[in-house]
Amino acid sequence: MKNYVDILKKADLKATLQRTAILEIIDQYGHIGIEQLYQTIIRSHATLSLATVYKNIITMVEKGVIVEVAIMGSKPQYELKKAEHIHLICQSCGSVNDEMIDSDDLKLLKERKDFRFASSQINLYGLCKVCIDTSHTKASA
Amino acid sequence: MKNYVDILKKADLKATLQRTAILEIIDQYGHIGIEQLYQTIIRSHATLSLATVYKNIITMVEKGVIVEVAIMGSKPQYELKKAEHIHLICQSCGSVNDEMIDSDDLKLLKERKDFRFASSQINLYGLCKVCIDTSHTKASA
DNA sequence: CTTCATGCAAATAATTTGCAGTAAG
DNA sequence: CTTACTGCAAATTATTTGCATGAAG
Repeated sequence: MKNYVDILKKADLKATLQRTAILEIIDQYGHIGIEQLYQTIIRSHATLSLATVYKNIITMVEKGVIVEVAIMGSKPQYELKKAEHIHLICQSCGSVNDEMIDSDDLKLLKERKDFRFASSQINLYGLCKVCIDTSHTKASA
Repeated sequence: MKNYVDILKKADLKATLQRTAILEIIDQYGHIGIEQLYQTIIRSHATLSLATVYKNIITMVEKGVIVEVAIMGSKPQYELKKAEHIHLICQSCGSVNDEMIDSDDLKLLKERKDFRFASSQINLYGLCKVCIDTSHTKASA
């Protein structure tokens, strides 16, 4: 469990209860979309408004506290800013899992002339372990 | 210039004038979002409706004729289904450029247990050549 | 012919905004 | 105190849907 107040202050943002709650939930889920984030947060903070969620997502992305993960075929999700990694996205259940990579692996990919690299987003789409197993079970049942 | 009628028929879709027009523009632009696609298309096909654009984008994605490119910080764009490549996305001007890659390069990335790989989407964010040069010009002016 | 696609208008969903009241530093 | 944040409601934008008409195979 991270110190969300600290994270916010380092980003020059006031550490409001709403923001720490949002960060806490994003951290718990790993990745989450706006609507699910909102539905989750109002269980513990009943008065927190959807507009506040939107506004904070925008400012926290701007300040680099969180990162928007663009996903083919669905709405974006948000994650805490963290070490470089790729996403394994299940096209059956929608789960998103992080996978660490050796940052040297992609050095050649990033070092290119005529483009000043800033960041990358690498998504692999397919079936997660659970869904592979589930489909086997169904098929053989 | 490709044979869009053929592409559509192979995908079991009727080759309507609207669909070929949409494919032609996507092909010309390389990547394009819904709104720009619509604005462009009505110059030559004044009566083509936005609803038709939406419906066709959805069905052509389903049939694998086109691919949705999810982009951090903006609406998705669409491209023709083509050989594996990565995207160089300029965070200043928004341009999206394809870059071919050796498919062996990423073999280790894709071959992982506990995940059945289907497809990947690799985006590099940064500054394109034009915007690098432009910022130099401004800075030294 | 028969089936599927189009266009319109209306419905719904998603996101943004303005502003008065509150809380953080 | 002062500035920035929140919550509400309203506005705007984006996307989807139903249905009558029209075109493709």
